[in-house]
Amino acid sequence: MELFWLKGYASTSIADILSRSQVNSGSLYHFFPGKQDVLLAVLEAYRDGIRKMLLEPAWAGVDDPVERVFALLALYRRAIVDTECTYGCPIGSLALELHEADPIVRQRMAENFTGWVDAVEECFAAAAHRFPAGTDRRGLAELALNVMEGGVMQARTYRDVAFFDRAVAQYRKLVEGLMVKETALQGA
Amino acid sequence: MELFWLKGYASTSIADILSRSQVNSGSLYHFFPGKQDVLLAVLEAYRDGIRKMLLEPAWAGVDDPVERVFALLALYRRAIVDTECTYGCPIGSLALELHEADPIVRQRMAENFTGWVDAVEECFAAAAHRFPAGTDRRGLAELALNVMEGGVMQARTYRDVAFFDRAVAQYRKLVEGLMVKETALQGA
DNA sequence: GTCTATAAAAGGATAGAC
DNA sequence: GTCTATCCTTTTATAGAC
Repeated sequence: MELFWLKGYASTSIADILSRSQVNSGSLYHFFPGKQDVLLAVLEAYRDGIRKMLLEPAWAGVDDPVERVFALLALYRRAIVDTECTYGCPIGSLALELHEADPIVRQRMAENFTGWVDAVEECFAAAAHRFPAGTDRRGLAELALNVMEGGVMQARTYRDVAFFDRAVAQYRKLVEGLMVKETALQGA
Repeated sequence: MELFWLKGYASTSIADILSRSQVNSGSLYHFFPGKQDVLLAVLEAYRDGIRKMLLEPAWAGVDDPVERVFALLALYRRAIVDTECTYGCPIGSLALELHEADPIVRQRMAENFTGWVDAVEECFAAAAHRFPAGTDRRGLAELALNVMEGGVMQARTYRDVAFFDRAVAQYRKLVEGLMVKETALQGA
């Protein structure tokens, strides 16, 4: 997971994996038919670990469902800062690196995106009363993913977290704009 | 350009470049010290060609500055459909593939993003009177890039252009929401 | 299941004639 | 400037003893 995250798939050699994991060639190939199967296992680990690895850390001490969306984005901000703006989303980077990905690999990446978007959509669903009826919660959640991925991409390319911050600020304006309308209706 | 776009940087071999361009090893290395220098030339070609290759085709017959933003996004939609949802933004893909990119490479990628965002910001600037004073036009333009990159990423991963469409629809709602407010003020 | 050694291919880059 | 031939390294994967 660490090597594919830090170096990408193609630039991570089997030799890298062996030395990093202190495992010998024979042992690795005993469990994994080939390199792609290691990738699949990594993608499955991300998919199955989204709650423990991502959501629980992000949402510790945050109860408001809408703020949980921004707490999740804030976790990525922390990652960007902690890595001195070299952070890349492991799934997004793989999704754009692998140009002729095996269908099974694409499906695992899609499952990761879906799990992420599901979690955000559930936040909006839990705050449904604060949004106008008919609000496209799925679209809003997918946009959160795009804001995160795009913000991470720009922050890393420019080595400046401000690009991520502006992306989130725009998104917050959109979300709060929707909520304000509802508040106005409630006030009326 | 074609090979890095279709296969990415690491997965494009010098041999690929030689056979695709019908050039011999000696000739290529006569002009380019190494593979990275070919990449730099490609990034410079994108950067210098943004108007002729991207904006002019996108904006043919579109005069309204705000609609030009969406016409640009529509060009990406066309690329997604034409490639049966395998399209990837050449710059975005490289930006996420190259994890330890040379500073000069990162700078060329950043220049590409900046050129793109500049063009979108100029559209909003040309329609400044339709937006509230103090509107963050730069942030809005950067968000357009994130919407495009994220939408392309999702459309390719899911092999479904609807993910791109929903991203653009959300963005249009945001932009038109801002404009509506201004209209309301003008009406008052 | 794990170990070392190595096969077999592909990679970037260079040499030196023309 | 272009050509062919090739060097040297790295790569994924396998063999076969333990």
